[in-house]
Amino acid sequence: MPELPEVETTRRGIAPAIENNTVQSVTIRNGSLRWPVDSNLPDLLKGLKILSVKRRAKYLLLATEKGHLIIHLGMSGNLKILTHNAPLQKHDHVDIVFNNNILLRYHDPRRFGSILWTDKPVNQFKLLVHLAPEPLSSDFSSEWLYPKLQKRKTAIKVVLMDNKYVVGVGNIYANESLFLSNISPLKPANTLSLKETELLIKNIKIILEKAIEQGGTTLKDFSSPDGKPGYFVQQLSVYGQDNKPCPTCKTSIVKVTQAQRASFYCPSCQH
DNA sequence: ATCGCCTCCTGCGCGC
DNA sequence: TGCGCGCAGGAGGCGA
Repeated sequence: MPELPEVETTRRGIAPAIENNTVQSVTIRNGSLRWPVDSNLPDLLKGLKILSVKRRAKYLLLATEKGHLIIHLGMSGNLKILTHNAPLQKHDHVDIVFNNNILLRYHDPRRFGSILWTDKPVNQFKLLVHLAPEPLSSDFSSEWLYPKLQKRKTAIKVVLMDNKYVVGVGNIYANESLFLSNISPLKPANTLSLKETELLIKNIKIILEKAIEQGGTTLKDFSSPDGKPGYFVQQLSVYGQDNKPCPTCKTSIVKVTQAQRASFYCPSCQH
């Protein structure tokens, strides 16, 4: 489900409700997520204040004075801000209740997400340490990416989905940013020119920023912590648009499979 | 190091 | 209406 814009939308939704609030209790209803939720989490978190809610790639980082809670939403996860007596739904796996009766609830039908704790410097956490720079920062540049692409013969779409090269971009925004850049998803990464790499980077930033402004993309079950859907879905040019006309030239959008994921592109505009 | 493939899991829409 | 099948916003981990 969630790519960077959806995770950022979630961050902005939960931060004002839980920052500077103290954890009163934690309930783990089903801890078998991608990795088992630490059964000591209730004891670890109780009485700790959330100092900040930040984001790195698609990970949410909840800082406390003793360590960080690291939350990934996987394919189908979401976080909701509720009050402590909110009715329970299927797949509501973890509740964090705060001292002002605010409830942060993790819901995840497919359970590909994760909730992890570390008391070490969070950026050195195993899952974070090898990530590419933040795509909306100036560190994510052609100076950084172009030399790396030169070493990869794999299709650019597949490389865009690899966290060592680009973070935050998943299947929707990879397809959309390639369309905006007139680059075929099938093009080997090492055949992109410097100019094409610069254009692609620019468009990744544009598309992520636009999607954040729209509250993300809701295909089926994403919603922000207050329950609102994301409206970027109305601006998708190619994702899920197979057999529909290209918005630019009216040629039929084509769907192919790359690395077990669907890719969509206009065979006339993208080369 | 790079690559291709597999896996975890539930729900939904489709065709028969 | 009821099935079985394929597919879905991710990404770590494996063997070659």
